[in-house]
Amino acid sequence: MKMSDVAKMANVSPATVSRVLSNPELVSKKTRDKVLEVINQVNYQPHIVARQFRTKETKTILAVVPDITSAFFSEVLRGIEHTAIREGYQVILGDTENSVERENDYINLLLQKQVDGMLLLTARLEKEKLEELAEHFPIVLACEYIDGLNVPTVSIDNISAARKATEHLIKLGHERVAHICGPMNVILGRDRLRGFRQAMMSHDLDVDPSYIQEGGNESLESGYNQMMKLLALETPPTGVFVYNDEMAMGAMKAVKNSGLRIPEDIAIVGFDNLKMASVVEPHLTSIDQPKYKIGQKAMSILIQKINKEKITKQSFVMKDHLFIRQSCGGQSFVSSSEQKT
Amino acid sequence: MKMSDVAKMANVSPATVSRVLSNPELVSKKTRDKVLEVINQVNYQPHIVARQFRTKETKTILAVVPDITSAFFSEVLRGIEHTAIREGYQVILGDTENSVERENDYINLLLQKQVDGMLLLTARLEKEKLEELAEHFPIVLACEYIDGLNVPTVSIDNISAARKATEHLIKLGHERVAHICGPMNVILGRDRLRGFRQAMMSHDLDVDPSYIQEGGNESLESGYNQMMKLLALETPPTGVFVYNDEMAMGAMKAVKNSGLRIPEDIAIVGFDNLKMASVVEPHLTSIDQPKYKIGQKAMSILIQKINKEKITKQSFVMKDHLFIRQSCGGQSFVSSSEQKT
DNA sequence: CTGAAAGCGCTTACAG
DNA sequence: CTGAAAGCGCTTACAG
Repeated sequence: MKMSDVAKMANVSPATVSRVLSNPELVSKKTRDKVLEVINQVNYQPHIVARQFRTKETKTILAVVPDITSAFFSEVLRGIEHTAIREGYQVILGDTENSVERENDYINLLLQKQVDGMLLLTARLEKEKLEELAEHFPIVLACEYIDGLNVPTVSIDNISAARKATEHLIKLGHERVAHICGPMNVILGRDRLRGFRQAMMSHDLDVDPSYIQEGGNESLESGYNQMMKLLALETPPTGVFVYNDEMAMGAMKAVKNSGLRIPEDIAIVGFDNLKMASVVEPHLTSIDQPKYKIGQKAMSILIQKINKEKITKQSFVMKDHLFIRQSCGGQSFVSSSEQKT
Repeated sequence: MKMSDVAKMANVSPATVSRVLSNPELVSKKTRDKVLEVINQVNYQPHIVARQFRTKETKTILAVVPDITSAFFSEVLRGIEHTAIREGYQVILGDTENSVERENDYINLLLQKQVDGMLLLTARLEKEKLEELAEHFPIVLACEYIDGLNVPTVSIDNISAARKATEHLIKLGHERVAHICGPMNVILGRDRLRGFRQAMMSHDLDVDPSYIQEGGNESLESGYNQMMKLLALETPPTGVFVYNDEMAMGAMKAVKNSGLRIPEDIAIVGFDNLKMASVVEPHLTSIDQPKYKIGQKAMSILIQKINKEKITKQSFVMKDHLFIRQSCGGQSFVSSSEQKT
């Protein structure tokens, strides 16, 4: 059943059927009702690919994530999808599994006009390549970013958030503070390390090189292994800021397996504020990112770009919060980076 | 840049360019090389939507999940996506957020020919509707299913797995065994309850009605609340089989918050064997589903259906395993439903 | 308010 | 092995 069949049955032209579907206000009520009746009667479904082909719009966007199994991204994706649906867009999900090649592959969907725009939740491509691409196609970055990149980006200030997390430990009296790093080939890993260093320096605390555990991926296991190394030191740290909650939970497991207590022997701060952070024992103190909002914001900016609206700002910095729970032994209150606006 | 431009530059017809791209063996090596050179030189990208329109194939399938934030589904999705990519298909993800209406909405993608097939990881539609739909479009169910449905389905045997989980508690000497149910409007919730009842009955154990906690969703919070109700009973159970790991972790939290010990005061078994099951304290004994394999299998069957191959079986039952950890106090070994084949 | 006609960029049956 | 031509099912500028 195609549009011309419906047209025949309703004694109108295909053009009129098309208008009833896409611009009903252009058609008289009488004609419109007649056409709609036929459409309902035969349960006509327009061939959307034909429409996409004709209009050069797919009403579909691609969201590329580095790891679909991460609890962090699923929240961001919800924000993206809700906004997309409200605006009449569908979302295709691309999982790179942390591979730059796969990230590159997904760009073909743009080049081949299979999607109207792309949301990158991972940004490991070269800056120049990405900028060049963004001149021709609607692209928005979120969560991850590239320094000085001239492409709209939605994220939190990872450096200051990491500084805040580290300072929380310092303020509780810890002087031997360590950092379990994220991947150093990802900017978030470098930023959070930098924030850690800044906090230590501004409080005149030395950073023992062995207190910085690099290497490994973002997994539970990696957090476990790196914490084991810290515990094996002659003078282990008393406080540890961990790259993210997933690794922090691995680190907690290492501490407990070693017969030590959290926070009495080792205090731990995480990052991302996953749901699990308030399930593990003791509940994990963590930096919260407004995951859902980041998704929403990134999607709305992408739609603006698709509609060729001018974007004034290129960098959208969202608020983070330190959720203080029991893993550092601090009292229970919420500190925030919020500037009241 | 379109195909006819490339054709002109290479002094061939558009048909030849098309053949070079889709059926290179039909073109002489000389012509082929000439065309490929032009393609590379101008970096030509075919307009895929035009191809989809022309061939009536989108090479895209839709995977519908009830909850994208669930750690369980992301593993299944990986299995789906890896198989899809290997076979030249893309995957669109549809998140219903447990709403039947949203599940219904995604069916439009099929009706409108936007996807070649659909993988349902949730199945809350009416049986008749789904069967009717499956007559006209390639559809495969996975994880969830509908009793007696004549549509290919990949899952584990939830009833026997639930029985096995419950029997594990019984064999450890528990007589007051309770079940924290999943949602009763989902077949998995009903099946696991049934398995629980079967185990109790076949060991001549009474099931106190108050030991069956129904109601609530599949969340951590719901697991917490239902366990609190069990603990408030005059004679609380000593062992609890919980619908899934997420709820089980909520239930564990309730036990600990009440000052009781796991497994000494309350033993707990979960379901799904999430990664977090071996992170929480104590590590959670749980039924493992072969998530990745389920995804792989479901996707290969779907591709067979798309290719109009005959499917002999309609029901594909995968093996589950009981992973015994510390939350029941049993010793550490793996029991399996595996029939050596 | 409505219709006739062109055309989006490919693929493929047909002819040579 | 290659080309000319038709056609996939819509939308939209144009004319009336």
